[in-house]
Amino acid sequence: MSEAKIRNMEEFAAVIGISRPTVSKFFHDPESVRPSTRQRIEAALEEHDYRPNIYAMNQNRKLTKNVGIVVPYLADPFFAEIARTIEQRCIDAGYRPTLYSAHGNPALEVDILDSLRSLKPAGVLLAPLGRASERGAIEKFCDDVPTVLFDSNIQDLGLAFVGSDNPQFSMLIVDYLCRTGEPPCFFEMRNPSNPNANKRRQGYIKAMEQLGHEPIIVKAEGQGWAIEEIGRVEGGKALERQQFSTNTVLCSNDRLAIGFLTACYERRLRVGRDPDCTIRVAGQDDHPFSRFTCPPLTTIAQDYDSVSRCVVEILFRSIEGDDTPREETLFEGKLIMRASA
Amino acid sequence: MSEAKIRNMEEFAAVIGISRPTVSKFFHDPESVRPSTRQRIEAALEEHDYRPNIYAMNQNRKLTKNVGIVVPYLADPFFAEIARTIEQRCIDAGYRPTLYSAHGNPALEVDILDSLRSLKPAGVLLAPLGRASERGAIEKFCDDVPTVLFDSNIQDLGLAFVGSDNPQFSMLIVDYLCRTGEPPCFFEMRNPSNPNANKRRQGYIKAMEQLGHEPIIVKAEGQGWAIEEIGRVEGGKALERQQFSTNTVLCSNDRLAIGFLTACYERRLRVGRDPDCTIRVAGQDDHPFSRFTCPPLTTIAQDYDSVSRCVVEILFRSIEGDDTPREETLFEGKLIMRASA
DNA sequence: ATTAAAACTTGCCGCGCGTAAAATTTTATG
DNA sequence: CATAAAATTTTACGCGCGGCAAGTTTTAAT
Repeated sequence: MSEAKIRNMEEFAAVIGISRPTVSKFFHDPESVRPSTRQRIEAALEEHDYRPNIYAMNQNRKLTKNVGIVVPYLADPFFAEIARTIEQRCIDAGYRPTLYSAHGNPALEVDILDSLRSLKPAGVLLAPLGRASERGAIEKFCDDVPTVLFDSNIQDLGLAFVGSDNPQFSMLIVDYLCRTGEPPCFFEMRNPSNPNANKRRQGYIKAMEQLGHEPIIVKAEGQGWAIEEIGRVEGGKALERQQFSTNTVLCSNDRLAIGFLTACYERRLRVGRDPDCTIRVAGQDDHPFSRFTCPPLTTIAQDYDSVSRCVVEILFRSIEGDDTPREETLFEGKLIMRASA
Repeated sequence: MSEAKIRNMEEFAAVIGISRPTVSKFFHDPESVRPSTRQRIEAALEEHDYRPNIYAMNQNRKLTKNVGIVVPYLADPFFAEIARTIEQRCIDAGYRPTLYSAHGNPALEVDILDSLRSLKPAGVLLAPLGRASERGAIEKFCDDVPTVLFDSNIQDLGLAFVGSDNPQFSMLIVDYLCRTGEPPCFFEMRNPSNPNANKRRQGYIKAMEQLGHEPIIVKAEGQGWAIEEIGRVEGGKALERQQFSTNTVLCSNDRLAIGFLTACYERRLRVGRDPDCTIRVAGQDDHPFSRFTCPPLTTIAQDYDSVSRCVVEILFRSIEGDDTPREETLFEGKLIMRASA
């Protein structure tokens, strides 16, 4: 190994016998120096485990290699999963991602963007809280920092939006449910925090009308991110009031469906497509736990992989100077047939 | 608002009519300046929205206000939840927490610690992967950076360890299960990634012996963090081989139990404590989803709140110079009675 | 009013690195 | 081998802030 610890780039360069600016250039982009010198630097790097001071670097660089990833609620495995994928892609691209969760709190979302600003990030990938987000603050942020929105759109904000084709989700599963049994009622929150919910309702209505059925929508009261609990409590009330006029319930999302399944269980309703079942339940998202509900939940799978790939691609293209106008990319969902419907 | 943008502390100080060192002192500790000047600075802060350059600050300060939070698997809502709590406490204490997930990958865990090192954090809160962690690398890290371990202990490493009293968990629920029905079999992974599993097994054995029952342990094959799937597949096999010699199954953790519930469902076994049920299932952890399984899962609740409070308290005390020897703090669990057992 | 402590100012250096311009070397091309 | 182009080095400066020492003002206490 090394003898004396190397304190800075000056000393490190001296050890190799090249100038500091060249070493600096190497760290900025290894390809930008002659192969022979690159090898010498890399060899020395093995010996002396020197690493440039991050703070000194970022202070002077116009553009850091930092990327912020902001999601509305990290305790939701759906966001944890997509954040994980995005994070990995950023690392692979040579960036330093940092993960933030707004924990369902609009004020915290603003705080995060605020502190993110002082990190001079090369770009930010933001899944906004949605309806609750403070548009003004986010708009200002997007003006200053290259930002790509995902999951939940905010009209005209950011470089681009990448998400799911939510109407298609609903139409796909309505079609399936109608083919295999009674047409579904639609169960959703009255005041969903996520704007995708509206698209899904519209998709449901359109699909039902196309198939010649009357749309029936049941609304759950309640606010916030304790969605399963809302699904359980409000779903239970709706069951008791017999608000579902068919034996099939399509939930606006999987978390609501998970809570609704619990409500069914509490009332000893057998859920599924078997003859001895009294109700069918379906969700939308393919939440990581949907595979393990009882019965396993029939749902529409979000295309995690495509969304995460697309969102980082757009950001990095933009960082590298690509200046195409704002675009919105939507990915289709895939029907996941399980026992619940 | 302001007229011209303020570029640095020099200009900001000039606007107020104070010297830069005083302003610097203010940002370091607002209490360290005279109340009158503090008010003037704070007033100016409202007007001009100036913020000190983080990189320049951290470059020169010996100790930053950064705190790293590292968990083994963020897509697990249990860790997401405890990370959220810890994060909030750090912010409240005036620190800048940054969240990292090893995504179940020991190499990534080392990478995280490595890049964390160059952030010169004031301290790190680390929930190690456990068995898979590379002890050598973590040991070196703990030598350099004040680190408090939580959730999963590594012998003699870090300033302290804070976790749960796992044997107590098992003893508590074994006692309950024996009081209310047949003594439980214990279902666990053969090679659990988390060392707490061993403590739980030992607690189970001890409790069973104390109560005069013979411990029966069923092991699930499989590696990694897809624990629900392992519980479902291996639990299903065990059911078919009739390896559970009583009608009660205590799972080593909730995620395993969630998968096992699915296995029971697939075999049309009715789970719960009602007379018409054929099997009872219990877990340990009080995973956020356990409330919504069908049936809702009887389990032992981890004391999230106490653990997170304790872990940050110990770290901040240590940062402020407290030099007490390494201690291990364990919190007891609470029985959560639900329908599954 | 006298005095000493506390708070502040001025001036200066250092941190580790980015970056630009000019001088020099190396490499590629014919 | 001559020459142009590319890569590298030298030189020099700047970034925004922390921190120190010496001098000045304010505050609080005698």
